[in-house]
Parts: sequence; C-alpha cells; structure tokens
Amino acid sequence: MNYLELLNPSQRSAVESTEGPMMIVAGAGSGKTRVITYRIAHLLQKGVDAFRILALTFTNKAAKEMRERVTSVTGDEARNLWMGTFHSIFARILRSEAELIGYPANFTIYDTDDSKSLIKAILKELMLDDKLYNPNFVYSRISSAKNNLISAKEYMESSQIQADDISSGRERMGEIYQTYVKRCYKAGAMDFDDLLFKTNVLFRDHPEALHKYQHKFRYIMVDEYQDTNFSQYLIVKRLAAVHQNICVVGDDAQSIYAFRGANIQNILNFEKDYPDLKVFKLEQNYRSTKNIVNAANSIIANNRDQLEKVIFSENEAGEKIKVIRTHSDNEEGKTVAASIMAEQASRGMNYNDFAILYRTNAQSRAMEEALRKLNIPYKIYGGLSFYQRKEIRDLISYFRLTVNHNDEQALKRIINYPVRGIGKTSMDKLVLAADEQDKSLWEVVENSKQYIGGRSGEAIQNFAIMIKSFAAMLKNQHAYEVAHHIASQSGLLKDLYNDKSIEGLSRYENIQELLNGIKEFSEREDIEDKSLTQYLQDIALLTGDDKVEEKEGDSDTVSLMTIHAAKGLEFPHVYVVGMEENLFPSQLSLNSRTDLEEERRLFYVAATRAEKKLTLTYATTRYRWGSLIHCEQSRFIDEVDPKYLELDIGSPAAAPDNTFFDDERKAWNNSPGSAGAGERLSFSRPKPKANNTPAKPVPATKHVPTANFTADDPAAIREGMEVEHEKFGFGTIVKLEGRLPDSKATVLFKDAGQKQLLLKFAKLRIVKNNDPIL
DNA sequence: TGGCGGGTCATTTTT
DNA sequence: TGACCCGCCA
Repeated sequence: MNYLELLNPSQRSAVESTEGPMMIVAGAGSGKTRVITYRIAHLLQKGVDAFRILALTFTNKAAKEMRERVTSVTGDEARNLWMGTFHSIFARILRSEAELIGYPANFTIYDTDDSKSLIKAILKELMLDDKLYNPNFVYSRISSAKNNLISAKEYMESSQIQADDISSGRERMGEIYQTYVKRCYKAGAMDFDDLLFKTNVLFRDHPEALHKYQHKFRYIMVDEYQDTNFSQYLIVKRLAAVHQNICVVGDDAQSIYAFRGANIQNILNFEKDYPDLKVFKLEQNYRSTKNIVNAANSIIANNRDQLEKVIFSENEAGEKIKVIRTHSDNEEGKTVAASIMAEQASRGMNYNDFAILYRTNAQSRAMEEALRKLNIPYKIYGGLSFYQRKEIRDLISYFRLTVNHNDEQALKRIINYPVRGIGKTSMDKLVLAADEQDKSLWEVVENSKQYIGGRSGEAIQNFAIMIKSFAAMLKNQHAYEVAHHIASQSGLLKDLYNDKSIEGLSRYENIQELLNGIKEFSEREDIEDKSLTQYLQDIALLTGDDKVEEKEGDSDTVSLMTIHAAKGLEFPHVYVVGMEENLFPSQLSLNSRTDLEEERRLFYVAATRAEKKLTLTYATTRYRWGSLIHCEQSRFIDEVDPKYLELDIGSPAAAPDNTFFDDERKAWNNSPGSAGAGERLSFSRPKPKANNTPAKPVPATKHVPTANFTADDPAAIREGMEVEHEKFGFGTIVKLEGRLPDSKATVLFKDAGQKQLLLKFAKLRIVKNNDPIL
C-alpha cells in the first residue's frame, strides 16, 4: 500500500521527515490524525522498533483511535508502540520505577473525587472553614501548583505565593497542601497531577532512570501539544534531549485547556527550545465548506496571540451559517429538534449526522426534552461515567483496598458500607490516632483494639480480617474470581440485591456489568497478568465513556456533548446552542483577555466541527440554576463576518409557553428607558453594584394597605424601587440577592425599618419604579 | 447510629 | 434545578 500517495505535499513532507525536532501546525480539519498515523507507519516501515516509539495523547479516546488507525495500516506491530495518554504512560513508568521514589509499585491513583474528599477531610481536621477554603478552590490551587512543579515545600517558601494567599485570607493554604501530599504518600496514592509531577521528580533525582528512557524512546510524538502544561512540557523535553527526534503536533487556535494548566506558550515558544526546528503547516481544511472555514477564520482573527497560518478550504461554498434567536431555552430546544427532524427527512440524512454542542452540561436538558418529544434518538456524551457511579466506586474501593491496604479514601468509603456498625465517632478516633502516630489509617485499623473497644472495635477487627483474606487471594487467583468473591463476601451484592427500587435494580445491574467486564478481562488471551491488581491499573485512568461507546456503537443517534468533548470530532450538521453573553463566553471568562481568547478558541473549535452546515442558536431568556434570567446575544456572533451569516432573529410567532413571560416583559417595557421596544430586546443588565441608591422620600402611610392592594410579580422587582407591603407599609428595595424564585430582598421600610424578605412569599406592590439603570 | 428533611450552594471545561 | 451538608428525630 502506498500511503504516501494519499497525502498532499505538506502532509507528505511532514510524514517523511522523521529526524530531528519538528512541529506540525495542523489547522482544524487538515488531516492531522492521518499524518500522525502515517508518520508512525512510515517509521515502522523504515525498520524502527515499535518499542522505541513513544506517542502521547491527552485522551484515552485519541489514543485508542490512533492505535486502531496505525494497526489498520501496519498490522499487529502497532501493539508494541508506547502509545497512550500522558497519564497512563507515565503511570506505567512510575510503577516500574516506584521504588526509586519511595512508592509501592501498586500505588493507587486518586481521581478527582478522591482528592476532593481527602481535601474536605483535611479541612475538617484542621478545623478550617470550608467556605473560605472551598474544596474546589483548594483542589485547583494544589493542582496548578503541581502542574507548575511547585512542591509543597517550595509553595510554603515562596514569598510571592504566600503573599497571594494571605491577601485572599487563606494563609494556611500551604499547610493544607503539605498535609494533602503527606496523606497521599501515606496512603500509597498519587493523584492525577502526581503522575506527571512524580515523573519529573523521578527524572530529576534519578539520572539513571532518565537515561534509560531517554535512550529507549528514539522517536517521540506528542499530539495536541498546545494542551501541554509545564509539567508535561518538561517531561517531554527531558525525554527528547538525547535523540532530539521530537515531533509535536498541534493547533494553537484549538488550545482550550488553559484552565487545567495548559500553557499555550509551549507551542508558541517551541522554536526557542529547538533552534533547528522544522515547521510544517497543514493549512488546507478538508472537512468543512468554504463558508464555515472562512467564518471560523473571521472569529479567530480576533485573538492576538497566534501562530501565523492561513486555513483554507477547496470544498464548495456551502450554506451560510444560520443564526436563530428564540425566546426561551425550551423554545431553543424545540427549534433545534424540529430543525433536525426536518433536515433529516428532507435531505435523507441520518441522525448520526447531527450534533448539538453546548458550553455547559446543564444545557443538555432542554435539548433532551425537545428531542424526546419528537422521538428523535440521541446520545449524551460526558456526564457521569460508568466508573463514577456510586455502586461501582464502592465495589472498586473494595478492590483498591484489597490491593493497597493503605488507600485511605477507599477505606473510608467502605469501612461501613454495607453497614457494619462502624460509625462516625469511631472513625474520628481512628483518624486522630493515625495522625498522631504518623501512621496510615489502615495501620491503625489493623490495631484498632488499642483505640476502640466494644462492639465497634470488634467490627473493625473483623473488617480488617476480611480485607486481608481478600488480599490472600490476589496472588493465585485471577481477577474475576477475586472480584466475585469480594462482591459477595463483603455483603455489597446482597445489599444491592435487597433494594428493589428501580434505582436499586439498576445499581445491581451495574455491578453485574462491572463483574462481567472483569470476567472478560480474565478471559482475554492477550493479557499475561490477569490479576485483580492488573485490572485495577488498567481501569484507573479510564474515565469518560470509553466503555459505553462500545456498547451502543452503531445506533443512529444525534450526538449531544460539550464543545470540549467534541474536540477532534466532526459532523455534517452542527448546532451550537446557547450563544449568549455570560454563557458563551462564560461570565467567568470576561475578566481577562487570555480567558476570553480561550473562550473564543472554544468557539472556533465548535464551529470547525461542522462539515456542511453550522447553526448557531440563542435564547433571550433561560432557566439557570432554577430561575429565569434574561440573555443577550453572544459577542461571538457579532464577530463572525456578516457575509457568512444568515440571520433568523425576527420574532417568531409567539410560542405557547411564551405567554408566561409577557407580564414580565410588560413590567420591563413600562419602565422608563426601555420603552422604545427596539430591534433587540436586551434584557440583561450589569450586576447591580453593592452601594445602594438613595431612597426617595416616601409619603408616610400607616400599615393599612391601599385599596385594591395587589402584589406584583416578584420578577419585576428591582433595586431602588419603591414598594408597598401589606403589613410593613411603604419602603424601598435596598438590595436584591439570589435568583428567582428564591431571591431575597432587603427592604428599608419607612415605618417598620429594614427587613429581609423572600420575594416568593412577600407580597409587594410596586409603587414607583426608580430603577437607576434603566 | 442511621434516616430523613430542610436549608444552602453552586454550576466550565477533564486526565 | 439538583447535589450536598447538616441537624434533628427515631
């Protein structure tokens, strides 16, 4: 097979250039995967040993796909490639070198949930306020420290960081970080970031280990290089230092993981690290129509930091990009669903050809409902993965604890599940004891008699004995035998079996499914080590729906996913929904140019998923965290060169569910300033400032409500308004907090003084609208 | 000790 | 709107 003929000239030279440092700047849809695939095939064909090629990706999906594609070109030899995600490859290396850095080879990998619950536990033990030290915040702070290779010690010694934390009132961050690290160590656990951090430690402190891998990997490829963080960057740099056969592939315009520590500078500055770098640019987009490519180019042109390149398409011009405005998120859903149905019928397309992309998972609901009403089959990607379900985590925790007794998070999770009378009080004692004696929780549990007597003490003893008995099986029996034994002997299976509710049933089925998976694993012929230990290591980094996809592979469904999840995919028709300010771009991104640019790249990614047709939709009102808010069209729509757009924002015939908002709109239109019901009904407004508007003098009235007292819709209440309350009389809205329907108003009553009222209960009549903004 | 109910809270993206 | 946490009660 002459694969070289399948490539265009720039693709081909990228494939044929195998020696020395190189960078492939691969625009969206430019055949990047094809180039990587053939490049590896080319190396193999030249006689390079597959064991000496390292190919790194970010997602399991990408790794899997790449391996399949290489296999289809080169055959079985592809199996020997070192190909996988950063995390899985270096976890593998760390296991074989674990001793060097003082870890057991069977260390546990803590996922995000484990990490956060450990952080919560630490906060509690240190008696810190978890409002101030929000676990999510703490987690991301520690994570970004690790991704920038700042150890706990360094963290505490850095005056810069200290100043930072002190100024935000969190001067004990360093201490938390340090405790966290220590606890992970005692538990024989690494979190996701550790897998990279410790690899760096290994390579820094053990030159012989570094040396070994430097020589082993003669060719290194990194996909999605724009998404590397500092920690990953340094690993790659070190590994490539000897042979210098490093090939990175990426597209700065598609860098969307800065929030996770990815540093776009890694790709922008690559040249500085390798002066004799060869750069290949893949600029022809084979995926999309001219209109889509040009529109995408006009979007990304708004960003400042970019590698120079011109993406072009030789495909047909195609349809313009459609922009649809709707009045509510539900209507948006209906519109999209109806459109899919119509197109599917009129153009003879499959549901597979459609994707609905959104910024946040919460948006999927309105879409789902609408699709369901029209009986359109759909599949949601992302969300809770199989392995994140409670019952699965429970059983896996048993496995984890069996393999690694020190795994604190697993232990805590299951020591009293199923219930065996080991309560909070006992656990508190054990945790305290472990901390005082600097032991792992398990070591204390094993000797619990010293700390806890009576029934609880007994129960703990029995628990420890049970776990040890499980462990005794590990050596000689394969995964399924042990797993099944654990599931039944722990009482977990029985506990679920007894739950006859619908959810209980599905939990039971899930456990069965997990066990079936393990059974398959145990029966696979291509695996040597069929122990439960090995199984755990195989699945530890399997997140997302790697599993689910296989199951319902070829059904014809519309795909729903976040834009992040859609990266790397393509669909004939793409709907990007929720094109609204504060949603996309996310309001969290509006503070800095870098964040906004990342958001814009995200939009670029979304747009370039489409092959034939791209539709952008937005709603002027939307339910968000349970209450109705008003939305404004996204600035990103304005940024697309209008000549590629076809607007459909004329007010559609009133949808049935629309009447509900009429009162509200009336209230708005009555207010001074918004009277000119202009072209765009822009309801959104800047967040009210904390300082209050001065109240106007109100005519004194007694607590007697005016005749015909009728309350107004809470939605119409604004700061600064004068209102009347049945009991408290007249007053001024000083402050509004929260969102409808639970918003709370602080009202300064002329006679009754200041009161806090829940709007949904308090009946307020608007006396005069002093809204300062309108 | 465990279960239930109400209050509170956050909601971006993932290995 | 839902997830989670806490406190109260059995």
